[in-house]
Amino acid sequence: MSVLIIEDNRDLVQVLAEVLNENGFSVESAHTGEEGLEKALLSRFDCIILDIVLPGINGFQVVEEYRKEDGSSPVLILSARDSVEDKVEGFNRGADDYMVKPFDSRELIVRVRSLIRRAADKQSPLLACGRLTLDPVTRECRVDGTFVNLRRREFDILETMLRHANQVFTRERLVASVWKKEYDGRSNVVDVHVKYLRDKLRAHGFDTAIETIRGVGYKIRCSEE
Amino acid sequence: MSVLIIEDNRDLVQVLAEVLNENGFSVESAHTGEEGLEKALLSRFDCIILDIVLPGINGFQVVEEYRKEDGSSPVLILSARDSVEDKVEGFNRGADDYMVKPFDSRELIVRVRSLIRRAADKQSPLLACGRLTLDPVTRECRVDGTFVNLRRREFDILETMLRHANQVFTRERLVASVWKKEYDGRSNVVDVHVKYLRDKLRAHGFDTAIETIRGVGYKIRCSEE
DNA sequence: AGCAAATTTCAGCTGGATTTCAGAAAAAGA
DNA sequence: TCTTTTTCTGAAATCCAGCTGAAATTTGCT
Repeated sequence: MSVLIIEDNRDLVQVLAEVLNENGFSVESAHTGEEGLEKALLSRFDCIILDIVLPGINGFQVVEEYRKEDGSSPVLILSARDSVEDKVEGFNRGADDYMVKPFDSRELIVRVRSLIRRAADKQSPLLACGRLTLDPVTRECRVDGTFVNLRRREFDILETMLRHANQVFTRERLVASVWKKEYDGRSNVVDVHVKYLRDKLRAHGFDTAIETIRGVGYKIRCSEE
Repeated sequence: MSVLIIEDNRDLVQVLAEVLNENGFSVESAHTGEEGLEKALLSRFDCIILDIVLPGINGFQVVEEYRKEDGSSPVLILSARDSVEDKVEGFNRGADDYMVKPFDSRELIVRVRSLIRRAADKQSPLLACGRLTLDPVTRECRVDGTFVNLRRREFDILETMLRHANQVFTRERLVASVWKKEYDGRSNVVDVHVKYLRDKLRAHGFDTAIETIRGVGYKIRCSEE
């Protein structure tokens, strides 16, 4: 269980880290909004603890941007400000819980656990779609258990589509999530990699999974019909 | 969005119900632990608000039993007891949030919303009209649950009309919203696609939905008799 | 640097999607 | 009923989004 602490007060980070470590969490920390946002988006944490008052962009902006970029980990705001307005704003920007400093460490732990428990319900570590299976951690892709060797782009495309199976992905959205840049509009990189992906999957007898929605984008079909 | 309130103080239930109603929730209530548990298990609520001190079995037992019976809706405990021990116990029994009375109604609302947002994360909002159903995220159209394959223009027309059911759409407005350009005036593209749409829907036994308003445009009729 | 693998660009091609068009049908008014 | 206006419809014409093979470029390694 990994936790990211975004908090500029290093003493507090120290205390938090100790408490969390004692309870079996591994902790990473960031001391500015930008740094925190970057770390949060770079690798997945089971929970993010976030201060509001930060140098640079503040905590509210961090959650908001994080959600915009499709970050899905639960976010707990830890703030000295206890006004209802602040709480409301926090939740509205996309936070999942709000605790006021000073806080009781036992309560913090159970709240963090609760958030993780909820989030874990929905997210199995293994992505799957029928006979296809994708492990984001080891980056292995299998059909019927036999390994399919995918290149980086192929894997990333498949992963993002599998994370939201049945949803239609525009090329813009895919480029944003896989390449982390703006979509050119004239380029057909996405098309090409989708073709490669299809070829490889077809070689393993897994057709028809990736549908093209003409004029819109692609989607991976999982389930009925 | 439906909420179940389990709380023995009827005045408080009244207040809660009002606040929630104002914010677009439908509310049901139970006044004992047993009754609440039964209701919670009988039909699905988007969120459950639970008091600790109840006649009969108490709130802690309610969550615990509810979880044991595989109830999955988020549970927010609302209690006058503010000790950390109580909070810890609440979370450990399976609650997802804990608020102390007296509470601020705005905070309650955002917390409930946040819980529901997390829980309902995956399923996308559906546009519907009787037996017809349209999912803008997966771009799937169904009649009575069976899939109807629509082309881009057909889907987009149906989507924009469904977003404002019972409103009349001029060809100008449809072209603007679907084609994102000016309406030619001499062209009958809209008419043609509306025909295709009708054909496909009729093939699935869904007639009469799209009406033509002579001299003006089209509208989709979606009344609840 | 030198090489191989991965990624991206490019241009031609194809077939389904879209649009146009003209005549038939329907509605409205006299 | 006849006329005019508007909509519907079938078929044909056009278009354009996406597929593909190959070449060009970049990346990563030794």
